[in-house]
Amino acid sequence: MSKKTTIYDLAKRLGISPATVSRSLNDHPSISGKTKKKVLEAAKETGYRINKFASNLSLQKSNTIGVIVPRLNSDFMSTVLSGIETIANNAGYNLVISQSLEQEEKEKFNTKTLFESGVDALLVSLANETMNYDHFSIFTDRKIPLLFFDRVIDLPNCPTIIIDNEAAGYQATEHLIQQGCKHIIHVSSGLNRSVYKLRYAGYRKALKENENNFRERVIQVDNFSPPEAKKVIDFIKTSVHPIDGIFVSSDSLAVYIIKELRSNGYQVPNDIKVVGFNNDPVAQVITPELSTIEYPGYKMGKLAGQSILSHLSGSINIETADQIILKHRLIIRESSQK
Amino acid sequence: MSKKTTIYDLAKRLGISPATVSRSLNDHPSISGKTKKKVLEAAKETGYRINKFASNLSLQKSNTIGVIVPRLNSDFMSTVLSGIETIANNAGYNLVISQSLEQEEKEKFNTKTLFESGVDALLVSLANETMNYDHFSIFTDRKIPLLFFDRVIDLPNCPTIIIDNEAAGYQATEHLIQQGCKHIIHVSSGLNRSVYKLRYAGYRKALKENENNFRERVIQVDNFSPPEAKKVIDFIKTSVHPIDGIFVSSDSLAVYIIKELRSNGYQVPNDIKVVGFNNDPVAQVITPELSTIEYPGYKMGKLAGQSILSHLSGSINIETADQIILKHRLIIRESSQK
DNA sequence: GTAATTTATGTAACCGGTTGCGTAATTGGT
DNA sequence: ACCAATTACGCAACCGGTTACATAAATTAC
Repeated sequence: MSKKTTIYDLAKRLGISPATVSRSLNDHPSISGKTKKKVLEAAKETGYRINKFASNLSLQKSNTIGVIVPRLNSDFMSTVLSGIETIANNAGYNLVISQSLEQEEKEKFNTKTLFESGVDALLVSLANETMNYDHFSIFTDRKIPLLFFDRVIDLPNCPTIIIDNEAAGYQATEHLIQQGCKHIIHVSSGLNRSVYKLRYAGYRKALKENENNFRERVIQVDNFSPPEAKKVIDFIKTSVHPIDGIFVSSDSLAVYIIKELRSNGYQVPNDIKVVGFNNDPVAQVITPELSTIEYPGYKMGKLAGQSILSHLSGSINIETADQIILKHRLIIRESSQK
Repeated sequence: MSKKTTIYDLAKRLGISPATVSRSLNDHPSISGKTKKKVLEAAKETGYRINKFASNLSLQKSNTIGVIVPRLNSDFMSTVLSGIETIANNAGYNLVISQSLEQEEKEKFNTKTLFESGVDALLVSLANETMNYDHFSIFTDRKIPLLFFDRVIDLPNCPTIIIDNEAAGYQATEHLIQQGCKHIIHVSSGLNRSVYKLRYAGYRKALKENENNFRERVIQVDNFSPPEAKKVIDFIKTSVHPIDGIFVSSDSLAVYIIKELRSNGYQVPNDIKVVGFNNDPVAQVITPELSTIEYPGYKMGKLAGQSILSHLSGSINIETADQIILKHRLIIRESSQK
């Protein structure tokens, strides 16, 4: 009971070889039915448990998938993770999850750690800070499946799962324009990450196309925490042109901006219209309810999991890098309607 | 570059034994400085990486901690996980995270999987469904550290980390009473989990002590998702006594109840006062802002991590089961003030 | 009834580190 | 220069499965 039994114990007990025990436990075709039964019974009786350490060493695989995310405690990320976990768990894979906390150094460290711990594949959503991608070469060099989701970078043979951020940014801005906004600002963070850069590009495109002399203006925040809302309000208060529209790259920040606007005497949506991003739960809790871009986190997670699993099972040619673009959707609520 | 080098390769290359290489890499005291240097250099040159599979097998430890949570995508849980991850990662441990989705079967399966995958310790927050705890005996039998947090159960030698839910429930209810509420209901889920049972007990205690003939009434919901709010509203609308106070075991549900109340013509807090639980971000986003119990998730995660690490390092006597009770705090906001 | 197959099991090497024990090499003391 | 005490390193077993290959047993074929 307290002592662990090995296949050698079982072999001795049954007077057969460890190889036969191993094959029986793995339901190998060349073992007779009765022997298998005997082994299974003995295994049950003795409380035998496979030693994955030994199995992993022998098979050179861990049935484990590594994940690196910027942070665990964001509604979007935890939803994606939930999707990944569901798929992975169902397929018998464990998930080793670590967070980079937006730091390049931590991301590097985690990449190395996960590599050494022998994950069979790695899923990554990049840190804002990360500018160099060499740390992923230990995976790509050895053809270990590597996939990026949401915060992606284009590396050879690495699938990516994203939404069309540029189109989303365009639609959000276009919507504000159609609602009559003349001076729309964009609030974003870390423009070196493509997600944000593309939303910004979409914003600019929409402004350009609508031959107004709107001046584009990005307020870059350090992160999407509540205090950053103040920076936006400060800008608005001191702006020469009266700001009447805000496209924020994050719902969580958007709601704080709305609160801050209201406490500064601005009416939303009358004075200023706001569109967020993500469709976080808070979007439907704030008054007025927040217009936003629906971002299919759970689906993204499931697809990321499925994609990497099919790579692992070899049913997809690893050399064929693919890109999956999920549908997003502009959800119009009160915060942006005239 | 593409071929992995082993300590045997290094040994051959340097004309020394694998044992010396191993000891050098582990900075063993009985190896001379020059040899160590030689080995380290050769390791760098050849791009040597330790094979954790082999190391784990030999050492019978994985530097991995398993975690089972009801679900990943809840603000509270992901915050706890973030705390655990920070501590674990810092100490060189990986985190294998899985979710039970509130199902006893999945919890059992995950427990078994994590055991077999050789985690050095297990952290668990129980599923609502779970009624039987035998599946944890594989851990307790073999003295593998097992710790419960938040949704706990008292098992021999298993530390727990919680808050004083009864006191919190008491305070929340008492506060409502002091604000003049005469008919307070409690909204909760799965009363077989101690967290919820204790909050309920606190609620009852507060009612009893205030010698009114308040009748206690629990509305039990299946989960804390938005649709469940309707059940609560239905009860309130058909109640003989006019309900004027609600203590909800979850902020996320509380905000939907408030929204639903408002759209049914009730004024919060004038007609009905509401207190939630958790201090989720939504609590400050809803209008009126939600009074709630602050629940220190990040700290809970960090403590869970630290506690289990000290068990692993042996600095705490494993036989001494401890219980850590974190401080909670009633945060009074608009939703409950007269 | 014997050879040709097919089926069932055993042998032994391998996966790549780790470590107790023994020995050779170096240092130190006098 | 000689013996003792350190110090540095090698040998070999071990961790527990997995699997190619060999071999023995059971079937089938003629």
